Amino acid sequence: MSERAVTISEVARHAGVAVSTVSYVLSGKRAISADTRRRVLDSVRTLGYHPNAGARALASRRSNVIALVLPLRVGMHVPVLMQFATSVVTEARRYDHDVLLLTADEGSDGLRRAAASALVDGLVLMDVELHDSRVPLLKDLAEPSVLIGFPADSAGLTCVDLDFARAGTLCVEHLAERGHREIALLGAPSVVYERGTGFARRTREGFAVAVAETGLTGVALPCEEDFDRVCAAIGDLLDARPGLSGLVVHNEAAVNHVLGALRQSGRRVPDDIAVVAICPDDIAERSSPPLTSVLIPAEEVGHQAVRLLMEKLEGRAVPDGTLLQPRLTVRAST
Amino acid sequence: MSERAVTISEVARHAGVAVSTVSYVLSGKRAISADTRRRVLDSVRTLGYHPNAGARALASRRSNVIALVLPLRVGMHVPVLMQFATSVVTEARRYDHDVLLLTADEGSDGLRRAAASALVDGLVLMDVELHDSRVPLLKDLAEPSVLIGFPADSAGLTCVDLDFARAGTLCVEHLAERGHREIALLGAPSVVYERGTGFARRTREGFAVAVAETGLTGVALPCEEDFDRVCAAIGDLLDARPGLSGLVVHNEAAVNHVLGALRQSGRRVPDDIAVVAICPDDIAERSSPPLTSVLIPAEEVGHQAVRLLMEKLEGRAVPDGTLLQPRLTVRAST
DNA sequence: ACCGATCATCGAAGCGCTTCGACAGAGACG
DNA sequence: CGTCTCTGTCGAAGCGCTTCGATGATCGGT
Repeated sequence: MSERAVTISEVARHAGVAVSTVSYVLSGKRAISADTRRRVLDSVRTLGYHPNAGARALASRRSNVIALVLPLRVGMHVPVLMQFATSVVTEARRYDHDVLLLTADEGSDGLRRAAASALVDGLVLMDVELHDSRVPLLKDLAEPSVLIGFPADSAGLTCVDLDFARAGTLCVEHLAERGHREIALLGAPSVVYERGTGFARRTREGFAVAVAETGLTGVALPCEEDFDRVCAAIGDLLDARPGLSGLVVHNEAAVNHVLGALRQSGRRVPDDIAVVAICPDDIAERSSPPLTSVLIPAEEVGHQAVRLLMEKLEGRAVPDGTLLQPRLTVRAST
Repeated sequence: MSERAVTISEVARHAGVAVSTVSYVLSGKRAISADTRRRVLDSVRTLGYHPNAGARALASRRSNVIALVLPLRVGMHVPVLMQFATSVVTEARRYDHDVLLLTADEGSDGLRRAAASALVDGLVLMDVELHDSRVPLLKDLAEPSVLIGFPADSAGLTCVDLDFARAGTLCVEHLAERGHREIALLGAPSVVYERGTGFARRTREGFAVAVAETGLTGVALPCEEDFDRVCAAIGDLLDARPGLSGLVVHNEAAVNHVLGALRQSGRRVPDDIAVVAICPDDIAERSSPPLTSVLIPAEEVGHQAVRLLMEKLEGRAVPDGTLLQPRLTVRAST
């Protein structure tokens, strides 16, 4: 156990300057002579000084902490969430900020508490639904926020997301180029659509539009995540549409079950049926065969969200909506 | 955007009492008459007062924030991590604390920074390795900490974990009871063993001890997480040990691939080969067939970790090591 | 040699809260 | 009726930092 923490006034005494001078050296907000700066920084290092976060927050009205609000419900694919979370933390550290973890089950109260107590300077919300109860609160809060995902009424909000509609379109176009005429989309579990989660619907819409434009035939179905129901769904689908030769899977948890079901039904991938997934690269690479996939750029989304939030914290204007372009990687499954 | 935040002195004025009285009402640290308390609480509600976190931390030397240090490396099964994380957040909120998210890739510096700046009152570290570089620092820090997992030298530290050795033993005993004589353990990817991660090794040891004690024959193998290598490993294993009839799988990411590989090789579960998994219930339930499994009680581990940390924050003594007992649920796979 | 800029530094006033010691008023007790 | 002990409340002193305005010192321009 170590003793009481070093304070700025001890640093000042040690360096033979005023407290305010130390502060200005550390913040860079006023010009300081090279000589003084060096002396102060030496003292900081010698004494092992770390500014007290509470005092800093109180005096500067900035906590240098942002809130990350994670959804923790069923039907979310957790590894992707985690990628978002880590990229948010990493990027926040680059801006000298820390991340406070809030879970969505505290609801709006949690957000209000964190914001009103000046615990955080800003908020990043993940997995925003089309009709999200937290959205009105957000508009009301003094603290800036960035949403990952788009609510129905995004006016006045800053939102970032992968362009899922485009992702759906890309998959269809890729299958069309490969000569497939009859295709299907296996999406999220139906509860996710019912909840009105934006990304699931937008993919489906992109799929539908592209199917129409390319003149293919295609159906979009929800997809549960246990092996037996995936098997059943695939069985029904293949029975109902014997001409089906292409599959788009937008469900990280189910994608391996889909491959298992196809194997079991004797269909070879890609010879009998081609599969494109919308999922992280590591899942696509670990499957057998490795899947042609559209990557969800979790890292970039997180980075962008933090970058936008920092801009807003500096008082700069930022675009309302940022859509990140998906990229399709061809692997062995198409 | 709302206006400046309400302060305690505005509440005091509104209620017609001194600032300190408001503080005592809110903290309960001194007796306050029922009448005064009511008036103050009314004012708090009317004005929408939220104490400023920075000011509170500065004056009380307590931030009411704990750090959660998450590993974010390969080979960790992320959904389990996430369960830990949410249970930590949930439980911390019960004690009126918030959670600051730190990633292990900032290393010891991150811990030191958060602790030295009084950003956090205490730390919860996840996925501690046998020889973890952060352990010495932790012993040196004034802030109390709790580890999830056991390092080699846990003297003076507070550690919580599932009793993985017992989990390994349970699986073996279950298979022995079912009459299996020749079994195998498929564990984590080999890189995890090389890193010296405790839980993987402890399971293997529990497995080995139980195999010896029950007089079975058994091998323990690492297990990679892509389908093709799982298939190959299973193929080799079945060739090498034709009498093998029981499998313990301690690898959440690979367990479905294992089932796929068995299906593909024509083995039926449980008729030809029985499978016990050490994994969360939801994975076990979604597999086909649903797996007999030993549950990792992520929620309880997180709760315990926070509870222990809170005890330490109050200055109370706590046990050095807490092992949570695993529970085996029988399903269709054995 | 003088004036106004410019630069580097200082001192002091808070930021909003907790907590300590002080102190009236009310009972209890002899 | 004086003294002692509680109770409930208050005022003020910080907690460690940022930031504003002030103050010398330095310097180029005239």
